[in-house]
Amino acid sequence: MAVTLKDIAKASGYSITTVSRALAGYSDVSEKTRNHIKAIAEKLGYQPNHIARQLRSQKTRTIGLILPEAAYTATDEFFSLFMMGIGHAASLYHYDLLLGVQITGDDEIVAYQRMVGENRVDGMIIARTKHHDQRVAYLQSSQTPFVVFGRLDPSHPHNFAYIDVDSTLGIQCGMEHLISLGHRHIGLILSPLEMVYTDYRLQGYQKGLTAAQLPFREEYIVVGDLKTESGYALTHTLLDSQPQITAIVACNDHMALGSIKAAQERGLRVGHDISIMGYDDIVAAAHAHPSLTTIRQPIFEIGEQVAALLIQQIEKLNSINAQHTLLEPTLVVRESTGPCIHS
Amino acid sequence: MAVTLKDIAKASGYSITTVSRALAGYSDVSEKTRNHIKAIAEKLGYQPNHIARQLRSQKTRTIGLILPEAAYTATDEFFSLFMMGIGHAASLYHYDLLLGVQITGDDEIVAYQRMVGENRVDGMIIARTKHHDQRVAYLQSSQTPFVVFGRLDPSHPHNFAYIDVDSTLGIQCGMEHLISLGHRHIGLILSPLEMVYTDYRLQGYQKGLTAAQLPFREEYIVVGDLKTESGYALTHTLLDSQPQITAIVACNDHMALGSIKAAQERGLRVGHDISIMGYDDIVAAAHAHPSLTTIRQPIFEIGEQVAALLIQQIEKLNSINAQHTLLEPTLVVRESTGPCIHS
DNA sequence: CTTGTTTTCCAAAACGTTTTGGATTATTAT
DNA sequence: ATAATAATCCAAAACGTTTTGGAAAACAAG
Repeated sequence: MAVTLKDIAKASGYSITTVSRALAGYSDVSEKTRNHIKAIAEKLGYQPNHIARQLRSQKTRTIGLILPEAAYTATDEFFSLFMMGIGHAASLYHYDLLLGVQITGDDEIVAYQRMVGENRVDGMIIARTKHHDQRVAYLQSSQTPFVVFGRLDPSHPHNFAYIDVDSTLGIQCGMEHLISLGHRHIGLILSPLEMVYTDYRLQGYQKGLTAAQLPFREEYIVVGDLKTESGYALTHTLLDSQPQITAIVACNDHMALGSIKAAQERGLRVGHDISIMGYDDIVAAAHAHPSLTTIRQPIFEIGEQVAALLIQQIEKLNSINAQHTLLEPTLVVRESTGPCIHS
Repeated sequence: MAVTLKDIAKASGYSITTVSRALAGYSDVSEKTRNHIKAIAEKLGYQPNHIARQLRSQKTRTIGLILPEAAYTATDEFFSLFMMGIGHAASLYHYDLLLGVQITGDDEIVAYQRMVGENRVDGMIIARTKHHDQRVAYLQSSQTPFVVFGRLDPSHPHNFAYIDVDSTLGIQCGMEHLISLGHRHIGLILSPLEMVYTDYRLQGYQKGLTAAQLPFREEYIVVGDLKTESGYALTHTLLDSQPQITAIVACNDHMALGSIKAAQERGLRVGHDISIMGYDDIVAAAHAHPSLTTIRQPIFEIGEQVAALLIQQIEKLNSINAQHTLLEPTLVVRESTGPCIHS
């Protein structure tokens, strides 16, 4: 059986209270007894029972993260890195990370209710915001501390803490890069419309066009589902109907890789006859042939920051609890983009 | 404030005991009162306090997994998938997954003591066993249920549950494939020697040679650190000193990708002038140029199985608590291996 | 009308900790 | 020596649940 305060109390002759206070470092226990008690605790191999502590203190020192179903049906580098960043920061603050997964068929919010409502965690982290995100609404109504990676529509009030990467800027940089290479007809393979970041990326596309005084053509835009196959199929669709396109921006690397495959099937030399860029800089991007020009977001570090922010909020260390941070992504130029041969 | 049994008791006029037993479905409470109590619980939005339950029942319904430092300094598909498999199975059993990370500088075992000794979890999962694995020894001494993905040296007693992939068989299949393509001089880039699976893979290499009556040459073997750079450097080393080598087996895909790069730098056409194969089938393997022949292990499914096994062990559902499962990996043939041009 | 049985309920203890509000003893000041 | 102060200590309550071991009420059998 595990050693408890009671055992130490019995072994030392002091009360449970004194043992507790001795180990906790209170000043109302003499150095002599403290050392005595500490020695016995050490000898017996005492380790505090975290559950009892949680119950008494009404704090779990645990933060929660729910993995959406999509994250584990597909290999998802994003969630993997994000989670590791969170775990790393959490452990520096001596917090635990409780991981939930969304079960097929369950309402998304069920997993959150389990974590929050049943007192498993002190706060939650959410990512990949959707329009009218249920999770934000639920967490706000339940008064649970939470930090978001991502934003809502600009029209919603952002009275909560978030960290986001400026994906408008990211796509805009990519557009500048392509335009500077001479491309004038640039296709866009969007991420699903329910994702909030899709809006911001579309904005980046538009801003990029506007800055170069190029017209916005709706027919250059298609909507994908983030998977390789989708990028592959949509590239064929796009190039079939709009053959004048010389460059394609995909909203994630997986779709960009599919896009490369489609272009190559059409006999196009990617990086020469057509330029393709992705978003995320996954591991495979560097190993693709040609290697993929893309936009990198420091996901691990964002995870760390999000966790740190949440813990500060839980412990009320920062008075502002609706802190907003917007990070800049970086353009990684590789071989899949090159000068426009038609210019 | 959260609604407790006390609140329901007060609101319904029954005692806390009866409320508890009504909600738990005991037969010693009449249907009428049960319905009454359930209605009130529903109305008040009662959710049981998991911490109090844990304390009272002395069970956490939580399993723990510690990510080694290496897993988050490098993007690690293995741990990501493994963890998601675990999380998925755990949630089907209504268990939680608590994630720890090993902090730089801390002894490996500290994170385990925290989880187990401080009662955070009912059982642990460990992976990537090393020789004389401290973790196995600790968990056995602390009487904690645990399941291992991987084995120890064959010489050690395996009086604990594990699931492993037969990597001897995996490498052996790879060797057969290469030998059937005519290769006679096959280099091996090993994983670090402290990893137990390295032994099994080396055995597969030897078995493959023996089966084809080829001599074992120590000078065809080099030891890498699993990173791309290491595969790159060691391939140069190997081909500098043993130019007769026409095929290389790397113990993971990252090293194999480095190996491809090195070979290409030497003007070799991978898949023609030289054959290279990896192990793991990471996402990038399919996107490499040439695409990488490799050995696939169903990591997500293994995670699921390991978790299910652990939970059964925790709940003493299976009498045998040292169940052993050895799964077969599958060879995925792609472009990086081809007929030996020297044969 | 007893007696025995079944149904329905509940007070109290327990899980291991922290905190509250003193109580006791030792020390210092007068 | 006495009063005031400081230094140590501790009993009891609390966190929210489950379980134990009955008690009371309702019902059935004799």
